[in-house]
Amino acid sequence: MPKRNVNIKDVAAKANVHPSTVSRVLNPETRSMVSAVVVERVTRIAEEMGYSRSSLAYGLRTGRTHTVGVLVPDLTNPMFPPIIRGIERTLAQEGFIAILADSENDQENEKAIVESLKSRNVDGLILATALRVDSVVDTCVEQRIPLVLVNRTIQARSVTAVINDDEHGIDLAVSHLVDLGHKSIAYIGGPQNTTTGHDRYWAFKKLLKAKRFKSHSELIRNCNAFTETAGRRAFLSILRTGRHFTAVVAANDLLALGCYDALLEFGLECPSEISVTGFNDMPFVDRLSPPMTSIHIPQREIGVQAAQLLLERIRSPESPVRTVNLLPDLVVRGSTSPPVDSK
Amino acid sequence: MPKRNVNIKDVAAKANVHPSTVSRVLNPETRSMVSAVVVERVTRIAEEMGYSRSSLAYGLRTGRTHTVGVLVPDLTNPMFPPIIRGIERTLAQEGFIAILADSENDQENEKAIVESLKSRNVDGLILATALRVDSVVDTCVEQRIPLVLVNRTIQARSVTAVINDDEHGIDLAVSHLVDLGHKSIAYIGGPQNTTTGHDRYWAFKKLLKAKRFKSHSELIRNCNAFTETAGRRAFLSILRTGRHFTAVVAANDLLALGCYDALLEFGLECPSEISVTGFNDMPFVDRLSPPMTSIHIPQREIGVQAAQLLLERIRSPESPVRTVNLLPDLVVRGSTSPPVDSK
DNA sequence: AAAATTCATGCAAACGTTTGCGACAACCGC
DNA sequence: GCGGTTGTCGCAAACGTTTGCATGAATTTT
Repeated sequence: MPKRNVNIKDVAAKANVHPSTVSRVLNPETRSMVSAVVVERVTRIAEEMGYSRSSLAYGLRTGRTHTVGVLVPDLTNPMFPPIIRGIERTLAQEGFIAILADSENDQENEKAIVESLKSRNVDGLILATALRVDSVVDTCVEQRIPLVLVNRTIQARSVTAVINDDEHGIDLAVSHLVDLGHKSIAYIGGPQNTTTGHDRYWAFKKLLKAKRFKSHSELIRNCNAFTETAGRRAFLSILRTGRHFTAVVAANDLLALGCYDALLEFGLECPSEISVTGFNDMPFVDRLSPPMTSIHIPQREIGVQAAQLLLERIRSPESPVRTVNLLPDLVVRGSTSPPVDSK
Repeated sequence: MPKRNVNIKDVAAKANVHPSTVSRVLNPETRSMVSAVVVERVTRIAEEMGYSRSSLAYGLRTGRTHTVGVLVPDLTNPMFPPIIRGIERTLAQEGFIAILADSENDQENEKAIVESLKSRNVDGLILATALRVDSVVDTCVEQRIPLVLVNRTIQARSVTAVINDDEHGIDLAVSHLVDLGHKSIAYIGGPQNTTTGHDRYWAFKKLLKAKRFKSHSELIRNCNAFTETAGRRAFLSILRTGRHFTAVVAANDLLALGCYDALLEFGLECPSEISVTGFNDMPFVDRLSPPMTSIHIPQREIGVQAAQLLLERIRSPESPVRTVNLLPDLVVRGSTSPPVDSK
């Protein structure tokens, strides 16, 4: 008993009208074209019969699917779920739905996924995977697919994006450490092919210069991934140089976690011997040992804004390109303290 | 320049064949019906023209969308992302894609989402939101929508599900504590309208009896949500009774986290004064203070199996209902230790 | 009161596929 | 050399919508 779904013709037949009339009634935009009495009858009957429009037929006919693709580089990074929630809720309010995919930080995966999404006629894309120069992004703009980047953007800034003010974030971290009295600060950065990795790195360098700190290249490392293991390895290599320092700024919480690991291996204590700051203030960093001082970003808000901007671009594709820069703030916890005045 | 996508007719025209022939060539199932030379020509031309089949038209015609809905109760719970990854990867290998939604533990949300998914003609559903008696699940089976439950199942066990052996998990936790020498163990349970909450609770009670422990109801609380705040509140109420105990088994890591909070407020130390065990071994619990002893479940594997079972059910809807019971194991960390022999 | 406008609805094409059926040839066994 | 099988392909309907156009009635304008 496959019980075929009731379609627009069934409703039309029962209401003694033409299918096109039913279509018009059910679409708020065109409802005014039909008389009040018919509107009432049709809506009632449609309701009674439990009619629900086939989104496939609708999509085929109109080219709009009310579906957007969302691509993140690493779903297991706790910073993303709140963003995704914000996206989903905002989209849902407008009758849109999200197809979520996780590229697992793999470019090939990413390409395949975007192709798959395109072939499903998504109305737009939200990418959290952008590189500073990104061929996937380029082909998307070429094909005029509504696009919004989150968290990271591209070097050219030629695509609508909602990101954090990275320079300000790093400033908050460094200033906090300086205020505590730290004189020598190390840095663990992210991949330089991402704007987050790149901008935070240069912000750090710029700040050291502005504050007339000695910036020693032995105390600065950029990783090729925003992961715990990469952070651990990089920080170990700094520790092994033997050069003196009392604090480290990490470009992201996972890297900072890697620093925790390295400190443990070196038998150094945080924060009494080395202070550590993270970035993103992802869920659960307040529960780590020690609770992590980090740069808080408004995760859910990022998602909400991204969804709104995407909807805007879908509705008016010629809307201006915008980069929304959200202000992060500092959350001081247990991983930072004044330096010991050794040496 | 909207640059209409190339369709099957364009390819057919260029290859001097009928559209239906192109369709047959492009479908591996029917390819054998057409001569080798034509197959070669058509595939080549389709490739050249960059043809990609419209999944909307395909879906409309065949009723299959190669899309499944995945619904989780709380995406920010770190136990889910690995499961979702497993699902997505497995589905992708078969050309399927997942629409992910987060009900945020809200039944109304859940109903709306499932309706939305159905109206998009998903081929099947993976639900991590099942209650012991669940009307959403019921209507899905009624409408013969291929369905797989994960993590939790329904009381009747009448739906294919991949879950953990909860009884065994609780046994591991309790036995571990008993082996350490604990004589009086408290329990913080989950909602009794979920199988995880229910089964773990009864497993605990049963174990106490089997081990001839005094089971005092003052030391047992079931929360109405698997959240940190619920766990904290429940454990506080146990602590306030003043009754003596040296360890607590929590039905889930988030509840255990709540226990951490409560202990902090009571100025009690974990594990030296009270040992705590969690359940699920979600990411990052190894980094908490103290690192949490928990019951590890094979998260990614759960996702993989769920996806495989769903594909099986989609392909042969009459395949037998199965409940896959995965064996968890104990991971001992810093939140458990022998009891102090006070009193 | 005739002409022009507005209003409500029907008609049919189109979106891009898949697939049962039929046609036609080439081949086979007898 | 003929009936029957097999192999290859075209034909056209169907999936469920939306929408430009046509139509005829009702209403307004002149």
